[in-house]
This record gives sequence, C-alpha cells and structure tokens, in this order.
Amino acid sequence: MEDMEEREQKCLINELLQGRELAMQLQAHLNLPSCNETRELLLQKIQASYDKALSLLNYKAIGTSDTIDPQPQSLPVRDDATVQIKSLARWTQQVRVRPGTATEGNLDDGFSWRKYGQKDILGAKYPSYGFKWVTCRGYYRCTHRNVQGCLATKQVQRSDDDPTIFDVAYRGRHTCSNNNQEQGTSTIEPYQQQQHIGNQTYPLFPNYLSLNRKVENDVGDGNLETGNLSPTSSCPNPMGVMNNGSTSVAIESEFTEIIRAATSAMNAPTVGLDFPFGNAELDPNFTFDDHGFFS
DNA sequence: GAGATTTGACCGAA
DNA sequence: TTCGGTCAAATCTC
Repeated sequence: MEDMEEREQKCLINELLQGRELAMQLQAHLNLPSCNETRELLLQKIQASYDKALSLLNYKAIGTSDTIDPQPQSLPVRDDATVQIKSLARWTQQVRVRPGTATEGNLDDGFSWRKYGQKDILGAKYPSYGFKWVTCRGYYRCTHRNVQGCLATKQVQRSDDDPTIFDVAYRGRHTCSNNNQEQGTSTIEPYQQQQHIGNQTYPLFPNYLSLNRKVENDVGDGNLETGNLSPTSSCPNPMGVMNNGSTSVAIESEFTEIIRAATSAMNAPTVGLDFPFGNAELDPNFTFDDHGFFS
C-alpha cells in the first residue's frame, strides 16, 4: 500500500519537475525570436504536465471520499420541473479547445441539447489587449425533456481566464435514452480536458485527459458520464473563424496528440481570433499590437 | 412544416 | 434594484 503511495508521489514529483523544466524552457524561448509554435508547444506540455500531476492528486482524493450517488432523481412533473432541476446535482467542467476553433458549437458530448436561452453575464475580466468582455452564457436543456422528462441542463460560457476554455455547468442527470454517448461518438478530440470534484481534479473519462469537473451540489445526482458540449449550440462566431467541428481534449501522456492538435491549429488560416461568447467593445485607448498575433 | 435558435420579457432570489 | 435563469414568440434552417 505504501509502495503505491510512494510511487504516486514520485510520479507526482516527476510531473511537477517536468512542468518546472518546461516552464524554464518557455521562459528561455520568450527571450528568443523563436517561433510561436515552439512556445505554444511548450505551453501545452506544461499544461499537460500539471494536469497529470493534479490527476494523480485526485485519484487519491477519490479513493477516500464518498462516492456520488449515481441514482437519478425521480422523473419530474412538468409544473415543478424548475424546482427539481435546482435541487439536482450541479457540477462544472472546463473544456479546452484549440485556438481558432473555440466555439461552443463545435463541442459535442454525445447528448442532444436544445438551447433555450442566452444571457450576458457581468463580471468578465478585461483582457490586457484592450477588449472589454461581456461574457455570454448559453442555456441548454435536453432535447428530450418534453418527451421523456429528462431534466438535464447545462450552461456554457467562456472562461474568464482563458478564451480557449469553456466552462460547462451541468445540472441533473440524463434520464432519456436518446443519447448517443457510446465511446467514440463524441466529436471531442484528444487535446486537453480537465475535471474537478470540489477542489480536486481527476480524470473522469478514461479516454480524456483532464476534464475539469467541479461538483457544486452534492445532492448525489452526478451525471458522471456526461462530458460535453452541444453539437447544436450556437453562440455566433463573429470573427468567422474556421471551425473544424471538433473540441480539443487531451489524452493523458499523449503528447504526440497534443503536438498534432497544436500543429493543426497552427496551420489553420486563422488562429485564436474568435470571440464566440463575448461582445467585445473596443477600448478607446486600445492600440492593436499584432506582434505575434498572426504569426 | 418541424424543429432549432434567437432574443426580449418575465420572475424569483439576493 | 440587480442579476441569473427561464419562457415564449419570432425567426431561421433544413
């Protein structure tokens, strides 16, 4: 037993050391006229390394914490569906997408979602490059809600910290049978995925690296198999960025996949210029610095 | 025409 | 009063 812990600890330290090493490399590259590709790769390796470290930590946490009751709530009566939904488990996930493909519309978790609303959310940060963000949150519910009484809902919004990350808040478990979530049906590609439970992180899906999941309500309705974003979602992509229809999700330790994804992103005609969720207002004092922006 | 999306309005909680 | 969440009519897409 202790051997296992020791091994995990070594693994953890290894990952952290690797992350530090990569960070130092990145720092060195920052002072050189090296291409953005190299920096991007290093950045992604660092992220993957830390994701892995966090995952290791969370495997331990799972082993000692109470498991989430997978039983769904009883089927809703239409009139108090809203009340029931509010009492359902709520958790969040973060999904990183490739720069340039960052639209909620190209994310797919295998379930059918129907958008029923969209709101501008206050409190978004003001990026240093001069745009003022008004975060836009999309509201989705299961397409089969009326037919099968499925109460699952989700809210999708772009992360304040990283425009390539979507925060997806799920509520309720899918009780419908019309999902196509068998393995391999998701359009999410291996790239990077994170998941948290509470302040812990661990890989929920064996085929995804780090899907960020944070349970905010421990009622016990963890729809743990849900991992995704809607194929039908539709926040507009004002910049008209190329959309290859896939969400980037990282498989643990598969740097080759990361590299491939990063490379394909780099080869895209446009990179990282979409603002699908925000109404960006130009700062009057904003001066556009395109250094490295189109490289 | 059916189903999905958009968007302004409404409602409840803080 | 403000803001988040939902509703529902209008519009769009296939």
